[in-house]
Parts: sequence; structure tokens; C-alpha cells
Amino acid sequence: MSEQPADSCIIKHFQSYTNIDDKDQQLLLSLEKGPQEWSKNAILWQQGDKSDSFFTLNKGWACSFRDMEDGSRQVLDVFVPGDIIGLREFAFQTRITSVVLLTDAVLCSFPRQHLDSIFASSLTLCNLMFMIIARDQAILLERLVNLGRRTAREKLAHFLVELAHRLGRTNALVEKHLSLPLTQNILADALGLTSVHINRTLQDFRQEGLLNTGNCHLELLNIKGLAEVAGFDAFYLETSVFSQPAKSGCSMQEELS
Amino acid sequence: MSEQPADSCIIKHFQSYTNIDDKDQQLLLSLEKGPQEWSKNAILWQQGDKSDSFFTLNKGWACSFRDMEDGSRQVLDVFVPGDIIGLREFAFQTRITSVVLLTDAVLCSFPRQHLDSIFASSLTLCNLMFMIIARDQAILLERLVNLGRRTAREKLAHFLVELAHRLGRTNALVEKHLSLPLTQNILADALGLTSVHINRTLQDFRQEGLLNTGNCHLELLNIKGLAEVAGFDAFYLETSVFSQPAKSGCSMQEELS
DNA sequence: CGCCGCGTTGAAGAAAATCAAAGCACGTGG
DNA sequence: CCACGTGCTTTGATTTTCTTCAACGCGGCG
Repeated sequence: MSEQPADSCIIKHFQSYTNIDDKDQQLLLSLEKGPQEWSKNAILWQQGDKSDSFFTLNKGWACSFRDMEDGSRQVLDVFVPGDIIGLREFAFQTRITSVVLLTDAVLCSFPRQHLDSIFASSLTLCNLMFMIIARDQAILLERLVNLGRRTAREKLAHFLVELAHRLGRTNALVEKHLSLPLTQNILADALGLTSVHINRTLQDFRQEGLLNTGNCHLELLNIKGLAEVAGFDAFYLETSVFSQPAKSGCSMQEELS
Repeated sequence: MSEQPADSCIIKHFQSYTNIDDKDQQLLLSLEKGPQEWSKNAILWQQGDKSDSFFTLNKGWACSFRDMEDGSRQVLDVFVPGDIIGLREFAFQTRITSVVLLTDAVLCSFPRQHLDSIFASSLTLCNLMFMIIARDQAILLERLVNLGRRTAREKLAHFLVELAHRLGRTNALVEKHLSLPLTQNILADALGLTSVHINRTLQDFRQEGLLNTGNCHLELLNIKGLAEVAGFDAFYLETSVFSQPAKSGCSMQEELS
């Protein structure tokens, strides 16, 4: 239960946006519940569950989704290490989406009522929370554009490039290789396509030398090419209310900008 | 510049979620800039503009959109009287979307830095702002499901029923008639379809006796039927952190639930 | 071994886009 | 008051994109 600051998921996440002073760090530490191990395919929560906490994802992948009456599902979000899960359910007493772990994972829980303490005692953190939720929304907006006005090729390319970008922020992107624990089915459910079509589109990309896939692993051979296919522009990921930039940990950022 | 509380857009909006005490009302009043008239087709702001304020929409309709490189556009949001416009741009120094007025309108401006005063002086309002932005996100999520996993029929029906629901909240829905200043083109851009296809789907609905359209006007003949077509469930519109329900102004709410 | 989840492949079909043109309503100016 | 332009709706014919269905291979794992 007593972590060092370096182990705190939420502080690490917040630090990537702006500097958090010692006082605020202590506040966060005192509110966060220690890391817990979860195993693959565990359901973090389901639509309709009581909504009284959110999580920070320290290690592993997760995704949120909505089940449809006809048996299909829409994947709404893919979470990677460093992400906050469930902040958007803040306004509801019951969960409006479900969340499943795509890999074994380490999570920190954060009871919702602790948000009050944050709002009450730190203007910086209050602003920051607001900024994070607003950035989440920007990502959703972009996903909306993706689903509404792009072809399957563009959708898939855009999704992958965005993911690479987000992974770059927390250094999980080693060279152009990244572990991608997403089945073609999940990709399809995220992009509003069928897995069959995802499969064929991936084949096209491989033939064009844009990427390679294999065994939960993705190799981006030509990120610029992919970004071009997608019409990708990273502006929507770059929050800038606080002047201090995130510590740039990765060459991706420059390569894409 | 000196409005009575009843004229304040933002207070009215907030009151629909929970009770605002006098102190908070005064605070809001002091921060809000008086109502301004705008005319149809005016651009509130454009992608890339400096982002330093948001608006409350007192009268009229607006929509936010993103222009694509290929000339098409994706409509992201349709705003109706009582809505807050631009809250989600909070995290960015420049606008990530554009907003255009669909009718003549009355708006109140709210400088962003005033949010700090709110965060600093009222825990209630701080929570409320958070709730509102979270609810916005829930609506976006639902729109995402709409775009990703529904047919044209379902998309259109869902969109219209959601709109009716939202209008019901602020009493703009008289009987089953509502003014709908949306061209088929805008509907298409909102739903990721073409106006031709919207036209044909609307014709189907008319033939099935579900609705009537004409001249910026929509008549919902069979809301239940439409909701059924759409697989509509209003849970995502019902925020419930604050126990007090919004004053129910309209028979719609019961009819649909 | 046999099952199961996942990726891959092919053929056929459905949903929606595209292109092009015509009609209609409304405001504006002659 | 009528002619005209403009923006929106409507219509038909054609094409593209993506889905559906069905089957097979392959690897991991109980």
C-alpha cells in the first residue's frame, strides 16, 4: 500500500502533461489505491454496474465497448499503459460501457469521491482533470470523424497511426515495432467493419510495404505512408493549456509532425 | 449587461441538472457576458482559431463540424437551445472544430479563464461542470455506436429520437411537432451518409407513417416506432450524480422511457 | 488427440455511394 | 408581378464498398 512516487500510475500520467508539485503529488498518492494485478479477459466492469471508481492502467491493454442488441459490439476505446479508464463515467451512477482487459494487466483504483478532495484542494489538479477529460473527448471526436467519413483503408490506417502516437508518449514504442494485443475482430468492432474486411485491408497494407503483422505484433514499416493514407494529423492529441510540453520520450513525435 | 437571473443561459442550463444556490447563481451571473444576437450561417469559430471562450446557446441552433481534405465534412454535434458550445475545446489553445449557426441565434459568451473562478470558489459548480462535460462525452459515445454499428435507417431514427429527447428537456418540443433547421445534407454529414441516401430513408419513414417532414419542420407521428427502429435507449442522457432530477417539462420523457 | 479461437480465402449479395438531372420553394431584382 | 438564381429536395441508373456466409488451415492448450 505504500508506493514510491515513481510507481504511481496517476502521477506519471499527470506528469506527462505538466509539472505536479510535491504537495499535489502527495495528495494524489494518498488518494490512489495501490496497484493490483488482473489477468487477461477479466471484465473490469460491465454496462449497468455501479459506477463508483475509475482506474489507471499501469501495465497491459484494455478496451471499452458497448454490446448491441443484435449481438455485435462497438469498441469505443482502446486503453494503453498510462491511460485513465472510466473518467467519462463520472456523470453516471451506473456504467454506460463495459471494459475488458486485453492482456494481463496492472491497475490502480481511484474511488470517485476522491475527486472531490482534488477539486477542493488543488486548482492545478482540478484544471488538469478537466484537461484530461477534454482531451479524451477530442480523441472521441476524431474517432467519430474516422467512422463517419473515411473508407476502410483510411479508418484502419488512422487507427494504427493514432495508436503508435499514443504509445510514443509513454515510450512503449520501441523502434517501429509494437506489441498489438488486438485481434482482427476487435479492430473490426472498433472501426465499424467486419473482421473479414480488416483482414483484407491488412493484406493490402502488407503488400504495399506499409506494415507487417504477426502474432500480436505490429511492425510499422512506413509510418509516413500510413499517415498519408489516413490523412492523419496529430493536432488533436496535443493539448496545450499548460505551456510545459510533455517530456518527449520518443522519436515518433518528430517523425510524424 | 445586467440581466435578470431568468435570462441567464448558463444558469438555466445548470438548473436543469441540479439546484444552484444563490451564491453560485451570483457567481455565474458575474462571469457570463450578456446575450448577443447572431445571424444564420455565421461562423462562431473555425478550426485553428484561438480558443479562449465558450458559449451558451440561448435561442437558435448550431452545429460543430470538421472539414476534411477531400471537401466533405463531418458534423460532430448539433446544438439546441440551452446547450453549451465549446466546453470540450478547453484542453486546446486552438479550436479543433468549427461551429456554424444553423439559424439566427442568441448566445452568451463565457471567457475560459472564468472557469478558474468557478473551480476556485464553488465545489458544486466544479462538479457540475465536470458532469456536463462527462455527459457530453456520453452523447459522443452514443454517436460513435451510431456511426459504427448501425444501418442508415437506424442511424437516422436514432438521431431524430435523441434530438427529440434533448429538446424535451428544455420544452422546445411542442406536441410531436418540432422545428428542425437541418438540411438533408447536414443530416448526411452528421450520420456519415449521403444526402441522397438520407432522402430515401426519410421517404421510407414517411411511407411507414413514422414521421412527416417539410420546410424545416419535423412531425414525429410515431416516436415509439422510431425508437424501436433505432434501438434507442435514453440511459446515456440521464446523468444522475446529483439526485435531483431535472424538472420534467414534457410528456416525451414518460412516453419514451 | 481434439477443441477452440483466430487468421485466411472465395463467391455472392446487400447497402450505400456516385453521377447526373430535374423539380421546387424562396428571395431578389428588374 | 414576373423572371431569375440559388439552395434544397427528389428521382433514376450505375457502381463501389463492404458484408455475409461458409469453409479451411493453423497453432495453442487442456
